[in-house]
Amino acid sequence: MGRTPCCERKGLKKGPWGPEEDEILINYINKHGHGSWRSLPKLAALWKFLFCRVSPLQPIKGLISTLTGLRRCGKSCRLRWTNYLRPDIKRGPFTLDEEKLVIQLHAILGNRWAAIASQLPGRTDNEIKNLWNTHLKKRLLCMGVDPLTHEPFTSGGPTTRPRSSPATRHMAQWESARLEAEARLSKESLFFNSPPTSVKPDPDFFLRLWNSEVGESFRKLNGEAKADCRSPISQASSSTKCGSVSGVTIDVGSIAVGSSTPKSSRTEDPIMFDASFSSSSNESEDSSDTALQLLLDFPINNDMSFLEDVDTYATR
DNA sequence: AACCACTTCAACCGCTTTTGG
DNA sequence: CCCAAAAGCGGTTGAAGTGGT
Repeated sequence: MGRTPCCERKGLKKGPWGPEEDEILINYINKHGHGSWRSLPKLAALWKFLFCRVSPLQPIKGLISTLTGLRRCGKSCRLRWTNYLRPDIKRGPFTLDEEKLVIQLHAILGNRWAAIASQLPGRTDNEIKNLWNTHLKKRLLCMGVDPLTHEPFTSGGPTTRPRSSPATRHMAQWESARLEAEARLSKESLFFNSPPTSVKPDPDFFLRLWNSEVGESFRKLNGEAKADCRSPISQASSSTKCGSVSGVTIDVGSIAVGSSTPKSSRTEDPIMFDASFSSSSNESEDSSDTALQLLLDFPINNDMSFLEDVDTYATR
């Protein structure tokens, strides 16, 4: 009943891939493309047997390859190729810029690893997922930020850090800037031809937003700003703004923009934004600038020292 | 040196979405 | 339009590596 598993054949190999298997897969895909993943293992082994003879013993070795070389299901082949063997994959540790980008994108997209990965050339969804689960999530927790919602813990969180550390403030600021930009884009019909009142972003809306001029300007300005770049940890006692951004709805002109978020944990995100900076249409430009300015109030120029600080805290 | 606890990450599992007949 | 197969995706697992005692 139901769908047949992708690899019903018994005796298919599992576990780590060997160099021989990698070689077969790479050679085959480079020559033919992957086509159908399901039939690839058989075709690849056969192809190697028929055309890749490099020594007098090849007929025998080829036969062995055919029998034992790629006893993998297509799914396993696809995973191996997309996560490890693809030539455009960037190996090595994540840079601070990449980590920062992952955090920002996660705040927007939630656990949509593939969507996040599409914004980081050479990185795979699996890699980003691992980075998040092993490093970034813990860091946010240590900072008193809920990794699911990117909101500060209200009480009883894992730390006694002040509720509105600058880093968490940034999350709220980014969120407000995001919604501000969303409202602005909606008004300008940048992405939607439908009437503004029926605006209902699709799941990739924020990704497009991120790639739009507005998102671009966020990133550029974030990279250019220099002044007042204090470590959020050292700023922990500074005044808070994020308390004022939650719990209120936003109404930009005639456009009601709720917390419309893509399918993710964020759908239960209670954050709605204060209309105070965008309640009337003729204020929208100013408020956008304000939101942008707020966004800039975050560690920049690769200053992720606060993350390292958190690591230090965590190891104590 | 041996043991244990913890971390990392490649790979698997199972569910959802897309595609094609 | 329906259904099955294939592909895609996110969550989870477990072996290998590392650090501490």
